[in-house]
Amino acid sequence: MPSLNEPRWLDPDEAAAWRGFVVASNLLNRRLERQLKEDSGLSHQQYEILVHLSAAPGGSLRMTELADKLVTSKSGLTYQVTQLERAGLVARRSCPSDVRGVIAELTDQGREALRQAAPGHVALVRELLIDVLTREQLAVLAEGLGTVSARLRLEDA
Amino acid sequence: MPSLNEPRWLDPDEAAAWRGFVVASNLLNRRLERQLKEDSGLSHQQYEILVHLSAAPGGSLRMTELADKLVTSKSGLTYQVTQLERAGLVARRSCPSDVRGVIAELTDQGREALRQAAPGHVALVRELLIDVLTREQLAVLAEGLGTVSARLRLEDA
DNA sequence: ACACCTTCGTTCGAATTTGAACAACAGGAG
DNA sequence: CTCCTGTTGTTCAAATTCGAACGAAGGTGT
Repeated sequence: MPSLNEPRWLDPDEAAAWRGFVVASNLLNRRLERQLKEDSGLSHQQYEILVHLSAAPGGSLRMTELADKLVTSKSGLTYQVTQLERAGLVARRSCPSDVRGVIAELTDQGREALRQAAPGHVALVRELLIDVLTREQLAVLAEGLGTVSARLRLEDA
Repeated sequence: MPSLNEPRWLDPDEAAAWRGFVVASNLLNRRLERQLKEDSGLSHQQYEILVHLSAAPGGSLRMTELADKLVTSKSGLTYQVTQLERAGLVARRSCPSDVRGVIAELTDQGREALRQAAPGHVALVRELLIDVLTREQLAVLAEGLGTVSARLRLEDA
């Protein structure tokens, strides 16, 4: 019988799920990174910044909100926004309601860059993940990982 | 009706699955990284190196095999193995059957480090992912992401 | 108005990652 | 044996990431 001090190791099914998650995540990131960089000169992170800004009202978000959505550190975001600003895809504005605040805003050029990069990216996500799975698998993935994410978000706060 | 030139965008369900995957992956990595570093002084990558070596016959693997299992670049592995070697957890040997080959081998100290780090890591993986999902969700995850990984592996070769 | 604690975004140094270039070797076709 | 092509692991410069420390400002209770 299992010792009370001994941790509960992962059984084969659990290990397969965990390993599958880690491996798929790494492989996907590598592949998408390569495609985006070659095809649009953008990193995945930069692409996601453009996506979130584009989806936000006014094409703009405060730095902290953006960092939350991206699941990245504040300093990491500062760096990437600076890069995008140099490239002319994003502009920094000051926040009216908070002197400390900085608002990142998508420029017209940024919108254009996103419009140009999106099709290839989405097509690859489809080819590598979405179209490989059945409708049921996708639903389970969405719900399960949604729960996982929600729990993790709570722990931060 | 949808244009033939227009890419097939992700519908809400598909987008939810994709976003859930990206967010959960990032949050999990962040959390595990923090726990491992604080608790054992190891990065997730270093921990995984120890795990794969430990699981291999003789506690040793060639650099390239290891890089494949880890889904990382060759140069990245060289760096990390050097770090682990300095820490005394891994040793480099030359490969008998191939003069170019380098074999990374787990030291006794490395085994001990893994034995000490594993329980906390596994417990957190359980708490954040495994125990949050049902048995069915885990099964779907394992099979679906297994397929995705397999496909991605093939593309590399 | 005052102190107190939190939040905001940036800066800094250290650690890590990557792809390209490289030298050395393996393996097979001729 | 001799080319020729592919592999192996490392080095290198460049890019990116993170956490801690920071100055500046918000917000609250008294």
